[in-house]
Amino acid sequence: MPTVKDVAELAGVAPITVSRVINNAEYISHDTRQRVMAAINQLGYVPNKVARSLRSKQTSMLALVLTDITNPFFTTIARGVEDAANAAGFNLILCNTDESEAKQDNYLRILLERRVDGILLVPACSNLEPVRLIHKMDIPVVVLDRQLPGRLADVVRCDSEGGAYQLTRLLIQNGHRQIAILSGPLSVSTAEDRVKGYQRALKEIGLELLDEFVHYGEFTLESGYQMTQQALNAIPRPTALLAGNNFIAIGALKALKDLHLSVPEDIAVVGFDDLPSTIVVDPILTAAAQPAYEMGRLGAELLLARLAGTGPSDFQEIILPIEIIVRQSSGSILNKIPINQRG
Amino acid sequence: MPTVKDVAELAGVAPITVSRVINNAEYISHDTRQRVMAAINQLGYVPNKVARSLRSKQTSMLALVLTDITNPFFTTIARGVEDAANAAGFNLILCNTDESEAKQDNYLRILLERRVDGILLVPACSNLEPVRLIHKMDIPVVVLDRQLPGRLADVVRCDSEGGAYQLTRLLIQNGHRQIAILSGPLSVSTAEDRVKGYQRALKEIGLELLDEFVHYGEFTLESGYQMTQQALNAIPRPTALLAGNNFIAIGALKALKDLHLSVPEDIAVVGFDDLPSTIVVDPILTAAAQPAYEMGRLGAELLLARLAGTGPSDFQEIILPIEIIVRQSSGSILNKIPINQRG
DNA sequence: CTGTTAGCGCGTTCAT
DNA sequence: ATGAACGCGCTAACAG
Repeated sequence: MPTVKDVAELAGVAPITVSRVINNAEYISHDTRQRVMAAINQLGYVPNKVARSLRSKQTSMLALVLTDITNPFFTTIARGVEDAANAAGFNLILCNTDESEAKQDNYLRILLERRVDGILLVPACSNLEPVRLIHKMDIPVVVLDRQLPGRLADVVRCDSEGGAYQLTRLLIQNGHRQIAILSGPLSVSTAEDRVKGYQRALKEIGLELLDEFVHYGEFTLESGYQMTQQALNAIPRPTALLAGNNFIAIGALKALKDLHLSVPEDIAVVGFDDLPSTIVVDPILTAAAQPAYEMGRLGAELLLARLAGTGPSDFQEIILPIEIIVRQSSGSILNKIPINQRG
Repeated sequence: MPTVKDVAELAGVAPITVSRVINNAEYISHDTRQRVMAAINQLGYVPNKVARSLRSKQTSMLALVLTDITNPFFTTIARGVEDAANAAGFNLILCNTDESEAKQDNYLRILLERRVDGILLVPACSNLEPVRLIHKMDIPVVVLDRQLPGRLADVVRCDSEGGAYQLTRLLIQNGHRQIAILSGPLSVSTAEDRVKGYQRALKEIGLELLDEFVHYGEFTLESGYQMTQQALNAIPRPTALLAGNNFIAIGALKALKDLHLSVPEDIAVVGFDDLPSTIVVDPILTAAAQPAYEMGRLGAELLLARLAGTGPSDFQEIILPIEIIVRQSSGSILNKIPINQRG
């Protein structure tokens, strides 16, 4: 594999001159530039970015640490991050943590070793230690999707509390009073925030907050399925379910289907995260849609701004709005009341 | 940021000794190791992988170049690749080409500069040049999902021709004779192979191959939607559609829905790629499911074996089987014939 | 078991 | 407009 030295010899110049040509430096005579370019082409020289990174102390690499790229929500975030990174001449390292703190710690360690210029992190838990560590190494972090205690990094996330509040309000307006929420792990801020928003809506109209209506599980299909089975055991039985994310919602719908309960006739379902329109033919789920692509893109741009030194001086918390998309699954309970009995 | 030198000074040893401790070399006295470890912890030393890579000439990085991570099929491949890479201590750079040859070339160039140890490539087109270039730089490539002319790299793909053949056979068995295929770009091998498999099945039972039943487009929802509209203009009108990938299938189903045609009553639909069960509540599409995760994992493992020098001597072409999953959408045309008229 | 020397490929610094 | 010397942080090769 040829190096600057080889190119320099062939072109009859010093290595530094080759370096200058590559980096489009000024003050290179047309003639030498031609000769160097010719030598580069002749040898098939490809500059070594590793050496360059060692020297310049920047790798032009960002890392995206998330829980599972298999979730369309995170996939979309990843796409937003990649587009922004690529546009700025940065590459992206992808890391799946599976919500495991151990895997996350392991990855973060590796990323520090690799001297990535910045990290976009969807934290697997609310533990601040990892971020503190990165911070100490002077590598900027942007936290995506979830909150973290303290304020050691920028955060770009959505208004989970508000979204859950609105979803719950919608159910209430549709006549529901027994509403159960199927949320994620307590250690994850979005799971907590969504329960808070749900409770705020209930309190607002004076409804009692029943513990047996609040379920914490995992952000998975299986957990959604199980939580649904449990939720239906409550007395009184809930007439509506609020799913904490897309997988939980799918799990809930599958469980209800297996129990031969129709949505929304027998029970209403609403959930967080809208699935991309590319993968659903006939969406029925009323959902709180988060601007995932924007979140990824904005997060990456904020990170890049920090690297460029053009970022804001203090840490930002950017909270993106959630859009409620109303479909059949939240159907009104009022429909079930015979017309002649309606108020 | 402390370096080996700093650690060495603090521990009162030579830098190389620190290096040896880090790399778990043998022949280090327990005492020295303790002192070095203490110094490392005290300084918060994190080895610099960039410098290490420059010296050792390996980056422990793989790259995954695919068309769009937003497609669940590729997402699943990516997950398989990442798991295998991570298990072997490698990291993964993610690159979306959007089926653009220019973007692909640009990325490949960057990956060469970065001296990634190996590349997993879902080629945007059948042009061999890029692969030839990588090959010349002595960076091993594993081509995923699609074929490429020549034999300059390992290939891990699925039996597209066979899958399309089976899907078409199924439609034929269900009584269909006017079957249209909505495929991807002609420049992509899977699009071509699927048309071939479809044609083989038709020929086998002596059906005429009608050009107006064969549509080439893009592997996108929009293209699937448009091709469906066109396909329905053919005379005779097709009674069944074979979609070349998941997005095309969704587009077809949406188009049919907008035309108020029921599947499978008015028209049958089958397609390539099954959507992950995590994102579909009630799958109806009869599909040729490709083992995407396995493809990614096997591809990465083959690549890693090459890097370890334990790979096979000649280039492999691993063709994974496709599983036909029969659901409602391929419903039998025979159902439409009144019972008393059946044979 | 530990240290010395040197060099991976490039770009900063200073000189001409 | 071009070049020489040096060092980024680490480790292979060779001593001892």
